[in-house]
Amino acid sequence: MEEKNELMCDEPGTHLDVVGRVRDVLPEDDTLYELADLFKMFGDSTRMKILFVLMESEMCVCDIAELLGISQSAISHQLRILKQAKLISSRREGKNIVCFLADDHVRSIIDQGLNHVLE
Amino acid sequence: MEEKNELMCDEPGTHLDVVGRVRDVLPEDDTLYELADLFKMFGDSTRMKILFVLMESEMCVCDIAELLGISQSAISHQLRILKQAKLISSRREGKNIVCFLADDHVRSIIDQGLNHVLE
DNA sequence: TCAACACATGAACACTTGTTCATATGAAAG
DNA sequence: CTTTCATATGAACAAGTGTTCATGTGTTGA
Repeated sequence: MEEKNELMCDEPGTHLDVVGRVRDVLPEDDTLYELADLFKMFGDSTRMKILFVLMESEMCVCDIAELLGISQSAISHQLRILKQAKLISSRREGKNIVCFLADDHVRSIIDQGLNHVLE
Repeated sequence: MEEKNELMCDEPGTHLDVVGRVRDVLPEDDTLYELADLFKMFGDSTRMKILFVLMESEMCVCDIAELLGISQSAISHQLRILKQAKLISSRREGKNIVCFLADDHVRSIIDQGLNHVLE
């Protein structure tokens, strides 16, 4: 049922079966996009820093900004993105908004990344 | 030893100790950038698809392109990026370049991401 | 040695992304 | 109620990113 495509190389006997099998096993496109969008959250150093901070302790916005030496506005914009991705949540506490990790997967994902980076 | 910064909110007794402790625990800046750069690799759907394919089987460039329905040039550019990140390697086999995962961490990182996406 | 194939690469372009700046909102203290 | 502090948000801009198109390199087989 495989058609010979112009892109495919000239090894039908060798490659067609593998290509077909892998195609059947690939996740849905929606899943792949979701996955890429998830990893995109970890792909910016500002967001990475915020997540690291929140792995240690919940913290209000201005303390995050001060601790990281990044403008309050920049932090706020990134917090918004992280909230939309449901990686963090927040609650009001007096004048402050206290942010915290919304999901324990964050820790395990970052840990796997660290395993790689630290050899 | 903590100085009162203009960005910091007015809760010295409550927040200063936490901020200081977290600051001491944060990884080096270099590590954070490396980590963000690593996750950037997973943050594009084309690269995500390539990695998924290679998780199933090593495969030559044109088969990857055909299987994913993406132009050979686009695939080749992305493969180059993934090689620079040392996530994949390749060997020549006749006319073909066969690509394969260079690192088993790739699997565990993607798996952690999937755990999150699939609820 | 020449043509066909597999892959790589550079330039150009559109698109996305993150920051800054200015300003708005909203709770709280006086 | 007005001011002040903490945070959010919109517009504008610069920088980064991914694709396409055209072309180059390297390998194989005739």
